[in-house]
Order: sequence, then structure tokens, then C-alpha cells
Amino acid sequence: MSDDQSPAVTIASIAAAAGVSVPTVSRVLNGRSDVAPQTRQRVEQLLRDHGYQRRGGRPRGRARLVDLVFNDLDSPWAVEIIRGVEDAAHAAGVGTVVTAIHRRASAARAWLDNLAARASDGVILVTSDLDPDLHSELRSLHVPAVVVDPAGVPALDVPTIGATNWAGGLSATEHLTGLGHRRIGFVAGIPTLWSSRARLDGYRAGLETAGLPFDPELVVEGDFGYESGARAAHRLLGLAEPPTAVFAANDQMALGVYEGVRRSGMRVPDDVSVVGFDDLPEGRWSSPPLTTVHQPLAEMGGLAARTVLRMVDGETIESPRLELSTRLVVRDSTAPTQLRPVSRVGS
Amino acid sequence: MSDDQSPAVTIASIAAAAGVSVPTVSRVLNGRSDVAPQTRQRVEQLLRDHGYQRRGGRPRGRARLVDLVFNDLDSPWAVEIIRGVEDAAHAAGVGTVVTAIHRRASAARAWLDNLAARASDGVILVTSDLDPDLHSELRSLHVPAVVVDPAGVPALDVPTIGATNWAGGLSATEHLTGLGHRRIGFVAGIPTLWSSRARLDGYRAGLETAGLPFDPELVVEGDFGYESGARAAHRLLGLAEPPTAVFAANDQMALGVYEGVRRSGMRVPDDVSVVGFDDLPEGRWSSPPLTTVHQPLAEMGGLAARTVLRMVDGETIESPRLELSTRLVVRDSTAPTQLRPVSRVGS
DNA sequence: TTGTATGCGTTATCAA
DNA sequence: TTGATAACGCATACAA
Repeated sequence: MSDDQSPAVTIASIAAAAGVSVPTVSRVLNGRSDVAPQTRQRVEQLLRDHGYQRRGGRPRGRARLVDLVFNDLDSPWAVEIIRGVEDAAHAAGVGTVVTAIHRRASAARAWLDNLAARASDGVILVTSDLDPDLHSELRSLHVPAVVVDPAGVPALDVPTIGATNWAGGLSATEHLTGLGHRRIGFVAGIPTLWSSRARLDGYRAGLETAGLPFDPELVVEGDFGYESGARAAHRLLGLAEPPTAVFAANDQMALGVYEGVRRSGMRVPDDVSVVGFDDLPEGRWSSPPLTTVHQPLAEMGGLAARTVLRMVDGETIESPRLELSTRLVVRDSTAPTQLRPVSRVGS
Repeated sequence: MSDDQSPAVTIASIAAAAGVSVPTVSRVLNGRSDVAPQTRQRVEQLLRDHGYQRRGGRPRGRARLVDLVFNDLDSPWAVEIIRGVEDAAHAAGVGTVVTAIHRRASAARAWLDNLAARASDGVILVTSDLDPDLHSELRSLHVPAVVVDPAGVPALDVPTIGATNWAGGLSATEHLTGLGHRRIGFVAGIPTLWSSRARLDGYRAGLETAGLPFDPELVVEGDFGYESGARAAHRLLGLAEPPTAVFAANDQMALGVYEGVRRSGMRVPDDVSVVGFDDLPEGRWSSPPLTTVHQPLAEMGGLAARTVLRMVDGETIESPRLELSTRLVVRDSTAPTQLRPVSRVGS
């Protein structure tokens, strides 16, 4: 006798319950447009109630659209990541939908509705502190997701792409110690973000390698903003024994340090060497051009796009977190300590 | 007798010619998914051959997607425009697809194919020097288009949104003359772009207003890039009678001027005042923060989005070109001439 | 009316 | 085989 404890929820059973044909249910599942809104709702409800599960992979049709979601587009990273994602998606013949949800649930809802209506194939989230039940929502829509995470928030259960923050902090610090600096200030970022912690720890490791002591007085907390960098520089330069070099946890704060140095009547790099982190265009065009740790944002975006597209094709991604390597870019904001007395005009 | 000189190209006649049903042709016209690729191609060909024209407006369904097309995403304007477009589109429940076509016809083709397949509702082009037959292609797809044009290329026959470049050049120059400057250098942009011409003419008008002569020696041609600004500054400061202020036709060149000034051992604004044009974040975070002419890029993007969405709804747009006004933002890179002797240490 | 768009079933097809 | 998607036509619902 066949036991009927699991009646095998199939598309056909849903169709029967909803009083529609099998293809109609299939259309709802695949977000096709030609289903009446009422019918769609009824079917979606039944799918949920009966706990329908897809059999084999997703439909084989090629992806057409991926969604790239930010909290805010005024983050200086945004363009770089957009570039990387657009490039990789475009190469695969896939369009890139960019959205900013400003941390508002209403905006996220509107976006999700739009996403479902146009049957997006995959989602790349750059917004790390995201409403957790947004993820379950995405799961129920069967849309694969990947997180790009330059900020370094603890990973969720989706593939995450980051950068080697610790190694970057280390190489920046080693560069400065290599130039002969022995008192090196650090302008930290928001302490709750892992990336900040990792960069700070890299800094400490760099000091240790050079046999230098860690002096808490030389670490000032910032908020990743320009102004906090300027304030930090002011504080560091006012110390009894001021640093000869400053490593800021991102480029914006590094440029703020420039401004703080300028306000103190000093010059970069003659009086103070400065190193940043991110390698944004802002730093390339500063005066002097900024020595900084390059974070491969475009590559991270490209990898994220290729990863979601593989997921769309039914592949399962093995490693939950991937870190691309940072690298130091030496420009003109750092100089050896020895040169300092020479370059000053007076005293 | 009815004359049969115009056999009234209807969907039905196309359907007959293609050997398909009327709904199938309708689906092709509306970019629906459930049409076989071959069938779609055959029908599209016939629609073109017979010169089919839509009867009443577009279908009444709300817009879901607009396309935003750049030549390159590494333009510093890009983010600002994306922000403006995304914001306005999102508010209307519409998604924003961002694409870069890198001036390559192949990329444009791939984008158009994707666009047709997902039935985009409207297009915003930021890429001004665009393949002209791309426009006809768009027209045949019945997708409305708008051009956002900060570069100032001659208008096509689609609604165009720009900024008041001439007025911006004027206000920048008046600001400098108002501070007492009498020798004011100008770093021009690419001379073939109208925006460059307009800014230059605004500069000349500003000099005239203050009763100052126009000295061709004080105008150096740049290419809108950082390095060309640095070179221009070097040349201007090497003149027998160097300028005390420099107005650069965009922010990147203005920051290049900073660098040129720094390389000459001088300081901004103590020795040379600098004004830029665009008001990009790069200028806000420079040291000293840059006085510049604000170009309302985000507003331009927002207006463009609202305009295409109105066109999607069947409205016809009256004015072919619209210019949003620029405004001077005074920060710390400009100072009165009188202060100069005081702030110098030596001589 | 006539022209066009929508919703959904039928039939064929395809993957496991 | 069976579960699922693809392609297209019929009937109908609208708009001019």
C-alpha cells in the first residue's frame, strides 16, 4: 500500500487547488507578466500554504537582470562597485538595476515589489546592515543573493565578498616604519565595523614587526568622515610628542587629516606623512596625491556579479566568504623622516 | 470607391504576413517573453518593412523600468546623476537600469537587445556623443528618450537637460573680481564642447563687467583632466606677470591647479585663489575646500527621470532644451588680494 | 465597430 | 514516465 503521509506537493496539485491550469502556476513561479493579479495572489498563497519546493534547479532561461542594492548612493564606494558589477553583468548580456533603499523599510518593500514584477534573476546587496527578514523574503521569491561588504559586517548565510583589511592595515604601517617613522598616529573608523577592527589590528601588527610600542594616545577614533579626520589630526598634532606620520582608516579621513595639517600651518608630506585606505579618485586627485591602500572595489563588484549569475544557473557556491587582496599604492603623501628638517624653511 | 493606396498597416496584416496570430504580434510589440526568438525576429522584420505605426498611445500599464546609459562610469558626474535618477524613479515605483557602453557599437547593440527583451519603458542618455542611428533604433522600439547633457553637445531632437554654463562662468569670475583680483587665469576645457565655450564666454563677460581687459595669455587650454590643470597652473605661474587667481572650467582641473601651485612652492589661497566648476565631492574634501560653481547634477537626473516617465504616460514634452541654474559655492580656496603680502612668511 | 492587449488553456517539448 | 517550461491561439476585455 502507498502511504499518503507526504502527498508530494507538485505544481499540478497547486493548480487543482487554485482551479487553474498547470502552466499558470508555472508562470506565477517564474514571475511572468501574463497572470491576472488576483490569480497570482491566490496561487502564491497556496504555494506558501502547501510549502511548495522547486524540483530541479531554476528554469534554464538565461538571466536578464540583476539587482544591485545600496543603502545610500552617496557613499564614495558606490560608483566603483557599480562599475565592477555593470561590467561583468554587461559582458554576460545582463542588465544592472541600481537601487538605494536609505535604510527605510518602505523603500525596501517598494523595491521588492518592483523586483518581483520584473522577475529579477539575482541580487547583490552592498547594504550590510540589512533588515534580516528581507533575506527570507528574497528566499521565498527564489532569487539568489550575494553580499558585497567593504564595511565588514559579520556574514549572513549568503556568499559574501570582502577585502583583506588586516593585511592592508599592516602594509600601510610597514610602509611608514620603512620610511623611518617611529611615532605613527592612527585615525580609526567606526569601532563596531569589523573592517575598522581589522585595520587597527593590522596597524598594531605593523608596529610590532618594527619593534615599536603601541601607544594608545596615538589612536584617535573617527567616523569615516572628512571632518573627523581633520579633528583627529588637530588632536594628534597637539600632543606633547606629536606623530610624524598618520595612517587613516579610510581616504575621506585621510583627506581630513590633510586639512587638519594645513590648518596647523604644516605641510604634507614635509611635516607629516599621510596614508589612507580605499584608493578612491578623491585621493588620486588630492594635493599631494595620496599614498593609500587600494581596495579592489570594482573587482569585488565584478566577482559578486559573476557569482550571482552562477547561482542563477543553479550552481551552488562553496565558500561562504571571499576576500580579495588589498595592495599599497605609494604616491606623494609619504616621505622619509630624515628629510623633514631640510624641507622646512625656517628654524 | 475606396482608394487602396494606403492599405492601413495593422497588427492583423502583419500577423497574416508572418503566419502567426494577432496576439503574438502584440506580444512582440510589447516585449513580452513568451514568443520564440525566431518568431520574434520575423515579426520585428515585418513590422519594420511595412512601417507599422502604433494607433493610440502606448499600453496603459505603469512603467516598471527606465534605462540610464553612460559612455563611461568613471566620469566623476556619474554617481550624482545616478542618485538623481534613481531617487525620482524609485519614488514612482520604477527601477533604474544602469549601463555603460564605452563608445563601442557592440556594447550598444548588446544593451539594446537586453532592453528590448525586458521591455524597458524609457531611456535617459548621459552619453552625449552618441551613435546617431541608436536614436532611430530606439524610436523603432517606441521607447521614449531624454538626454542629460552636462557636457553641452548640440541638442538632438529629443528633450535635453543641461545647466547654465555661461551664468556659472560669469558668477565665478565676478566672485574673483569682487575679491580684488585683477589678473585672473582661466583653464579652459575641450574647446569642441559647448559647455567649455559657454564657461569661457562667461569668464570674459565677468572680466568686462569689472572693466578688466581680456588677456589671451591668461587662458590656457586643458582637457578637463587633473594633469592638464597642473600643467596649466605651471604655465600661468611662470608668466612675467602671473595671475593672482585661477578659474578652472571643472573641478578636476581646479584640483590639478592646486597641485601645480603646490609644486611651485606656493599655497592656495594665500598665493593663488582657485575656483572650480561642478562641485563634486572631490572638491568638498580637498584641502583647502574648493570654491566652485555648483552644477545640480542630481536635480538634472531627477528631472530627466520625471520627464521620461511623463513621456511613457503619453505626454508630449514642449520645450526641447531645459537648463537648470548653477550657483557659486564659496569655500576656502579663494581670498582677497589684499591679504596676500601679509600671509607670506618671507620677502 | 475596429484595433489592440490580457488572461489562460492546449499542445509540444524538455530534463531528470 | 513525470514534473515543469515554452510557444502560441482562443476568448474576451478595453480603448478610440
